[in-house]
Amino acid sequence: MSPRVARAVSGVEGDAGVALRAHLLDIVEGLLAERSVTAITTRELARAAGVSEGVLYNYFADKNDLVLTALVRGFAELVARLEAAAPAAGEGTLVENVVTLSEALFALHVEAMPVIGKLLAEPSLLQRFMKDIHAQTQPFGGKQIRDAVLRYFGEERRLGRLAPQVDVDAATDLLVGGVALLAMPTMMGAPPRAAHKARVRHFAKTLVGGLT
Amino acid sequence: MSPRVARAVSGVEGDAGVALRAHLLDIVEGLLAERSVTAITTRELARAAGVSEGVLYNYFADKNDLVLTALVRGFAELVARLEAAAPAAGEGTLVENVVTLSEALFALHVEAMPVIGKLLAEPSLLQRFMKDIHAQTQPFGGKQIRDAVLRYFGEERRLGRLAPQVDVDAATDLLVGGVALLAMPTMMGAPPRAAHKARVRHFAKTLVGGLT
Amino acid sequence: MSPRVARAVSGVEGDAGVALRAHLLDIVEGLLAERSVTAITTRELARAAGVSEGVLYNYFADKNDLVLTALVRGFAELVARLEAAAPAAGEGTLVENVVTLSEALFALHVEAMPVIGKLLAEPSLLQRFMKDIHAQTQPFGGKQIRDAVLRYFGEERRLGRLAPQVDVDAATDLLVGGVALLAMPTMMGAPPRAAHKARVRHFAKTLVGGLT
Amino acid sequence: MSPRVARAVSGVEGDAGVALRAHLLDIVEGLLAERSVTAITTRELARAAGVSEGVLYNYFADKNDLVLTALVRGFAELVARLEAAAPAAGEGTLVENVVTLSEALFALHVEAMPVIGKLLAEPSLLQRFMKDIHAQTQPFGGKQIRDAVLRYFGEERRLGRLAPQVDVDAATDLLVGGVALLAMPTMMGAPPRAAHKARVRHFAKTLVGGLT
DNA sequence: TATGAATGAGTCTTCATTCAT
DNA sequence: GATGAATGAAGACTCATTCAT
Repeated sequence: MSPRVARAVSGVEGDAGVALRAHLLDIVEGLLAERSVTAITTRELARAAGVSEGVLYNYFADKNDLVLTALVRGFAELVARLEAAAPAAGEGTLVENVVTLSEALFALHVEAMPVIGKLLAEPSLLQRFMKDIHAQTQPFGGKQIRDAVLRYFGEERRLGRLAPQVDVDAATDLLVGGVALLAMPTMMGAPPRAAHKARVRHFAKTLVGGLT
Repeated sequence: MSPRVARAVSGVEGDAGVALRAHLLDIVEGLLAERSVTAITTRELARAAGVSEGVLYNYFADKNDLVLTALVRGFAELVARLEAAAPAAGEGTLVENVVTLSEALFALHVEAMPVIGKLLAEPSLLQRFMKDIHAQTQPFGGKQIRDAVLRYFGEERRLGRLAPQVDVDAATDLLVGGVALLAMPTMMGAPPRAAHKARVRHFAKTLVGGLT
Repeated sequence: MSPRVARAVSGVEGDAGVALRAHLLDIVEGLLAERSVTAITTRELARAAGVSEGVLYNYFADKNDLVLTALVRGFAELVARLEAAAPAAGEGTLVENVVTLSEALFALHVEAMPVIGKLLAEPSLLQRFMKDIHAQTQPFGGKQIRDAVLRYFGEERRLGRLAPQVDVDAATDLLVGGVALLAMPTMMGAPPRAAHKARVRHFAKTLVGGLT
Repeated sequence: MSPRVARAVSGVEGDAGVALRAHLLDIVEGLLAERSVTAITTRELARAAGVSEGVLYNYFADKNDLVLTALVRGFAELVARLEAAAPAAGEGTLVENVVTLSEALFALHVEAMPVIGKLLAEPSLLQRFMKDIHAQTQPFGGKQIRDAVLRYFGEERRLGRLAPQVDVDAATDLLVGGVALLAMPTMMGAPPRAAHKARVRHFAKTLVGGLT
């Protein structure tokens, strides 16, 4: 009845096709951590996945489709994690909350950087990625990331813990941007340094307290 | 007597070799404004430069070397422009100066974004670029950009116009990062919107005044 | 008990295997009417037939074997039809009979042309086709078609309605060839034009009457 | 000044590029005599031509362009040869002339058959070929071949050596078609048999004298 | 015996690099 | 030194065939 099952997923429970599709995405995700998109050849991919060269076309329209799907999937996971980690407005101190938010943002960016980098490489991919992510024009921090931060600041202002004249948009951009900047090095494969984590905390204080 | 001179620089004064080398860099810079690195073929490059395909190897190790050199050269120009535009500490008001600095940073990033994007695409290029720029790990804002901002804040603090406890490092990262974030869309070809320029000014105020 | 039956022939009477074999031939015949041999993929064939990709190998050696069998089968049908339509020697007038013969030949060729075309495309197929048709070397008009015409002329000569010195071989070739030529355009998908049918009649008269 | 010259044409006089282009066409023509179009791979072609795989793209848009050009070139040569061999109307006897014409036609078809066959295989090629040959719908005998015969018969009729009521169109089709039929076997690689050449002469007589 | 996913050899094409002129 | 055609190593993708279920 059922046709042959690929070696690579022969021992897996459930629908073999679903498993193989996921397996391919996993493998691509792994490869993307070290290679650029164009540097991943279908041959290497097949070898790494332990399957034949042709399978990829049984589950994806083409190589780009596979890569893009992996990228989107990975990005969605990261954003979900950020939303779960965002502090509740009105509880704890403002500084503590912003520190928490900054740290979550930093963790997110450290992981997202490689994804972003790959995307920027391939304009065609970027186009389709943006459509899927429906963040019109914000590769870094994407719309959803930015919105999570903006929401927190907005609520704090509504609760009166932030002065009414505070520009929450500007605050959001400063925080997200600053964190992104700090995370940049990891895009090049550098390990996130302890010093960076410390600096993230200073953001909160500087942003909350201002320069004057 | 003297060796043959390429058509494209036949009318130019001085050392023909130097002129051709510069000519190639100019052409590549132009092409990079519209294409990704891998999308520039040596054939197109030669045609655009009005020279033969082979010459490039007389002045550069390979295509990547040529592209990288163009990228580094372009980047250096941008940084020099920023340094010239940076306000003098101690003069004018703090907010005005930070606004000026922000605007200069924004202008810089809008121009630098395409360069950055190209770089991120090709990990191998990025590696070498960073080495040449000797900012070990900061693609955006590079070390030199960051230093220009850091220097300004440092001097203001030394002059007493910034409280001693102000974390100038954090302030620098917030500002540079926020501006970079705003400039992001232009990396994808979106035109810098007027709204963005306005938001840049809010950065200064928010950063100087703080959230509280 | 009995082995599994393919969906596509599940409701058919008699031997399921025989039915499936015939079904495959029918489908291929249909596809050949619109596609070239190489343009028919086993996947499309399977989909069109409503069966799996693998079954074909249970009834035929390979894809070529299936296609060839379909071609031979279709050709045999056409020839049978011609033999039924051939006029009886000795009855009616000579010109009328040759007109009838020409028209039958034309109808035959119009239908045969696509088949011929497919065959000419694939030398390997042609080789095997010729062997099966045991007309060693006559793709057009094949041996059997030619024989049907030759037989008619031969009998007319035996009956004295054709002069003894008439070269029936030459007459046969002229007629079959002329008709085939007129049918050629349909090999390329052009619809048989009314003008062609009219011209076919002129053949008979010109051939019977001669140029002088 | 001049760049490298391909091994295959290194000893040839004149423009190396022109020579290589012609060389490729020659090689393809040779391969077409034994293989179908799709059976000629770019790799084999390159090997047969003694050049690298890439050269073909320096002279032709793609493989199809190369093949088509070879086909058209070969066909044009054949037609030119026929036109040169066609007898002058009004001279010699009618039968002799038709014999001469038939023989020339036969020679033409024997050589053209393989070309035709290849063409029928690839609908896309056929389309473009027909456009180039501007014979709307006549693969065999093409418009130009048919016209050469038609012209001869037309002039003979004008000169009064053919009865006014003779249908020159029908006569042309019979002759061209009959010859084409006889030439068919060579499409399959069979050597043109002496018997065929003899039969060609009978065409002339049968056509000129008629059946009655 | 039917199924249909897996297989992988083979295809055309691109393009950075070389090198005879 | 300049030229630009030749080179040939990849690359993405197709598809007839196999085979575990």
